[in-house]
Amino acid sequence: MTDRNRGRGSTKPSTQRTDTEVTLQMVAQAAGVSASTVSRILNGTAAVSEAKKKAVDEAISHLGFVPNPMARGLAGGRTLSIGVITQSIGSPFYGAALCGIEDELGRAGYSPLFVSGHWNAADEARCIDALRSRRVDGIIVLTGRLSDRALRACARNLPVVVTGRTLRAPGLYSLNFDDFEGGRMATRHLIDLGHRRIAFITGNPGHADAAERYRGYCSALEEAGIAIDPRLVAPGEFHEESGRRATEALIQSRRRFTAIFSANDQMAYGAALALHRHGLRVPDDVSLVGFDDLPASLYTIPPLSTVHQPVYDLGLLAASAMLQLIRQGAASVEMPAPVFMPRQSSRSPAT
Amino acid sequence: MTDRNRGRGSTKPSTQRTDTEVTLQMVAQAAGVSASTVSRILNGTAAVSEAKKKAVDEAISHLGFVPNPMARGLAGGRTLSIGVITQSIGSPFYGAALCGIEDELGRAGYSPLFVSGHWNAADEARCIDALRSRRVDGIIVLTGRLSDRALRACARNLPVVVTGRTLRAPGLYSLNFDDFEGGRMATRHLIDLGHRRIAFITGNPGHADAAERYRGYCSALEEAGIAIDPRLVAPGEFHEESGRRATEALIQSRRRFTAIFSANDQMAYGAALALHRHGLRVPDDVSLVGFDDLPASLYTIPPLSTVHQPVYDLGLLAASAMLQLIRQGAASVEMPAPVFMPRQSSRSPAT
DNA sequence: TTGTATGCGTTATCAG
DNA sequence: CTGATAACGCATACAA
Repeated sequence: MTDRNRGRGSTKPSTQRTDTEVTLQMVAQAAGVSASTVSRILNGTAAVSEAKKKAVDEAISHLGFVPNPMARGLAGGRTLSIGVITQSIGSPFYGAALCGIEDELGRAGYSPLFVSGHWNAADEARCIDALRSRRVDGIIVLTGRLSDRALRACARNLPVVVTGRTLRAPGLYSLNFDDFEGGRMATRHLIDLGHRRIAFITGNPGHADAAERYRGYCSALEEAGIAIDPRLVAPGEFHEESGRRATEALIQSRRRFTAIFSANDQMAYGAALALHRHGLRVPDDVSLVGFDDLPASLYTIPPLSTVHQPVYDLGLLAASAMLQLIRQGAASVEMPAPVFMPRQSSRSPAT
Repeated sequence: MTDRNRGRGSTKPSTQRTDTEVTLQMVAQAAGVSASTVSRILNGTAAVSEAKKKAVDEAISHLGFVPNPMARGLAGGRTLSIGVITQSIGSPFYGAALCGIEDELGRAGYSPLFVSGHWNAADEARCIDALRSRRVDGIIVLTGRLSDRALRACARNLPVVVTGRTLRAPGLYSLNFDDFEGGRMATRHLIDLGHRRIAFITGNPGHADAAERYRGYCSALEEAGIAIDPRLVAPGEFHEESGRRATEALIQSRRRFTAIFSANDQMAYGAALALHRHGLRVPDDVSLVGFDDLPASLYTIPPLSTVHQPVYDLGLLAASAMLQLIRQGAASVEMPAPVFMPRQSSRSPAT
C-alpha cells in the first residue's frame, strides 16, 4: 500500500502492483460498455438492455469487482453506511441491539458505523459531527442524551431513528418500548403474589426509561390501593453497584419490605448480593424482580423474574425503520409489547 | 452545531443547499494560500512558514473545517479508520475490549469500524473483504477463527493485529493473554485450598484459548501429583447453558468432585445454577472457579473466584500495536500477566 | 517554501 | 437506452 500507480498510461504493464484494484472502468472495458452503463446497472438508476446487463454482470463477477465506498461517497450521495450512536459499545444491554442492527442493515447491503456517546450529550454531538463527516446515510441513536431539539435539527439533514423516547418530526422516527406498562406488569406481579410493601430501586434520574418504569410502579400500587411509601424508593444508577448500595440503604433504614422491584436487571444483581450478605434469602425472605431480561438473568441464583425486553428485535426494528426512512421518507414499525417473565426470584411473601 | 454556514461565500444565495460543506479549498481561499499548503499543514507533509500556518489554523477553526474522510481516502492512502473483527458485537466478554480499542484509536484520530465474524471463518473472510473495500488502514482481529495462513496473507497488504494466538509475520502482530498460566493459577488455587478432585469444564474444542486453559489445568494437577481423571473433564462451549449442561452431566456421572474449574465465567454461571438445583451449595459443598472476571462476576452469589483478564487493556494494547505497526512498520507491547482473584466461591473442601 | 496540475473511482448531467 | 464529461474534496508529484 505504499506505492500508487506509477507509469501513468496503461501501455506498459506496471511492475509490482500488489494492491491492484478492480475499478468500475475496468469492468466497463471488459464488458464493452461505458462506465456510466455499469454504474446504472449497479444502482438501478435507469433501464439498461438485457444484453449489456448480462455482459456487465459477468464481467463483474469474473473480475471480482467491488465498488469503492469512498469514491461512491465522494461522487454521489449514498455511502451505504449508517451511523449508530450507542452509549457504550460493550454495554451488556445494548449489545444485542447492535447485533440486530447489524443483521438487518446487512441484509439491505448497508453497514453500521458504531460510535460511543459515553452517556453524555457533548460526546454524542461530537459523534454526530464525526458521522456526518463520514457521510453516513442516516443515524440511529440508541437512547441518547441529546435534547429533542438537537435531534430534530439533525433530522433536517439526515434520516434519524431514535429509541428510548417518543418524538415526531420530519425525517425522524422514534421507537419506544413501553416502559410504563412494563413497570406496571412487574409491580402487579408482586401485588398479585400478595406483596404490599414493595421497594423500588430507580434508574438514573433524568433517564426517560427510568422515569417511565417508576410511573408504572406507582400506577400499579395506586390501582391496588397501596399507598406509595417514599422511604421504599431508593435511588440507583442502572449498574450493579448502585443496586447493591440502594438495597443496603433500604435494609439499614429498617423499613419493612417483602419485595424489591429493581428498574433494571443489573441493579437487581447488586440487590441480590446485598440481601445475601444480610442473610436474606431470595425469594423466601424477599422477592426480587428486575427489568430487561438480560441473558444472564436466566442463570442467576435463583433465576430472576423480570420484564423481558426484546433488545435484539429493537435493533432489528430500528434498522428497519431507518431503511424505510431512507427509501420512502417515512417509517412505521411495530414495537412488541412488554412480556413479564416469572421465574424463581419471586413468590408469595412468608406469612 | 446545528446549522453549518449557508450562502455567504457565494454571491447568489444558493436556493436550497442544506448540506453546504466547508472544504479545504475554502479554507485556502480564506487564509490566502493554496490548497496544497493547507493540505500540507493538515498532514505535516512538509515545512510551512509560521505566518501561513497561523493564518490557516485560524481559518480552519473559524470556518469549522473538518476534512472529508471520503475524499481523503480516495485521494491519498489513509482513511484513518481501522477495521475491527469481533465475533459478535454484544459479547459480554469482548465489549470492554471494543471500548479500549475505540478509546486508544480515538486519541490518535483514528476511528474503528466494527464488524461481526459470527464465530466462523467464512464470515470473517467476508468481513476482511468488506473492510478492505472500505479502505481501512489496518485490521484488528479479536480471537478469530481464520487460519494463520489467511491472516498472514492479509497482512501482506495491510497491517494486522490479532489476539488470542501467537503468530509472527511481517506486518502482523499477535497479542496473546497467557491462558496457560491463568489456567494453572486457577487450578493451583484450588489445590492449595486442599482440593484433589477438581472437575474441569472445557471451552469450545478447537478454540486456542480453551486448549491453553486446559493445558494449564493439567499442568497444575501433574505438578501436584494428582492424576488427571478424564471423567472429571466435561465439554462446554463457553456459554452459560453449556456450563449448566456440563455440570449436570458431571453430577449425573456420580463421579465425586469437590471443586469445578470452568474455562470461562459464563459457563461458571451455568454451573452454579446446576449445582443449586441439585442442592449443592457454593462454596460449602463445591468450590467454583471461573476465568475472565466478567464485571458480573463480582455480583454473583457468591462472588466468583476467577482469573482476571484485563480485557479493556487488551483492546487498548491491540489498538496501540496497530498504531505502531502503521507508523513504524513494527510493534511491541507488553501484555499484563494473569492475576487470580480469590473471592467467595472457593474455599477448603469440607472434611 | 509554495503554487499548479493531475488523478483517485464513482455518480450525475447532459447530449445523442 | 447509451456514452462522453464534469464534478466530488483532497493529496501529491512537479515546477517555480
